[in-house]
Amino acid sequence: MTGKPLIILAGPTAVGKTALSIRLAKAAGAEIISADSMQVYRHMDIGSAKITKEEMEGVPHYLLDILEPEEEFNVVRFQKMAKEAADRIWAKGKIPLVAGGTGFYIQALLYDIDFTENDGDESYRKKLEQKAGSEKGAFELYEMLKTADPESAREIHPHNIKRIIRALEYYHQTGKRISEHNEVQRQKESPYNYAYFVLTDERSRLYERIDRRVDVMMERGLLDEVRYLKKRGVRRDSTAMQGLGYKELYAYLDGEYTLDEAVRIIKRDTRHFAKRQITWFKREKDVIWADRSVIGQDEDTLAEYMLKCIRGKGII
RNA sequence: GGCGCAGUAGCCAAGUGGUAAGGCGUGGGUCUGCAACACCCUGAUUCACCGGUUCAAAUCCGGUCUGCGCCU
Repeated sequence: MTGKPLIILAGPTAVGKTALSIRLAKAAGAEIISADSMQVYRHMDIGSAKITKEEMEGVPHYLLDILEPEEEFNVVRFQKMAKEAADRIWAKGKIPLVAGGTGFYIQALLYDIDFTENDGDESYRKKLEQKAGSEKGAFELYEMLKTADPESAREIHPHNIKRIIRALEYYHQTGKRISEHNEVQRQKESPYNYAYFVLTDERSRLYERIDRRVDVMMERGLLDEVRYLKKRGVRRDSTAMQGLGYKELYAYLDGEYTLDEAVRIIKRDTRHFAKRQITWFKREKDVIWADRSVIGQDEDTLAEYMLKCIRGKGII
């Protein structure tokens, strides 16, 4: 493998990526780029399990606390910002360590997926979204896709309105089919010399950690954090309020759940989320699995194992 | 000991004569500009057990067992 060096530390929520990332960064002379769709936001510390200043132990972090909760965030922004951060890190003679659980973002960066064919005009999407809300809307959108891009129609489930809209939007803006575009992007090789680690653990242990962590978040005042965001006027349909813990507590504040019910749902949905993350990483090629129940729960052992892999690949 | 009620998948549960809804949990999966999103798939040859009635029973009848409540 050629290209600039890059280390990735991914894994499901609550496996312990944060603590390990610091050890690894110190040992490998790396600086950390967060690949997390929620930790980019300021004022969302407890619910996103954001690392604290002290926990950083002096290791520089990028893409943390850089947006206000009202701002939009998506893969494209992530990709651009992450690339800039990586350039700065390489310029310092250090190695970027991408740490986080958002598989899609990591993929976008690692394979340098091309998203540029968008003119930024959202009016067409808005129109489609409105149509989706109507009686037969979803069905009609799917029919539109069938004629515009039959290949995508075959790949996307008729119920998956978000994906249908994106495919339609892509066709509308570029005149090309997103299925073809995706096919091309899929062939891409990563331009980097990388080591892609996925930290996991036994399922039952992971689920216990999740349940416990939600309780801790509540004790630390997650509810106040959400209350603040609500008072500040952050909209419920904003990107930031899609975050686990945030959307449920927001619903509680709107009187839709009891507090116990909200907490129960946060735990449940976080477990589901962890499972989905694992599914994602399983598809990703060239990942190095680091299962805590096999290699060891101890962070030094894990860091050592990873370091060995990194050296083996000639990254450092 | 007597009377009453209940017994359906890991859990909750619908179904009271016509060939086992649904929810939760679990597991698996899709994903290329909202991704902590959105979406899909996933269990009972069987309804506590035994026998009977009937063309046909989870559903009706009898008995047994278990749980709960009340009575003595």
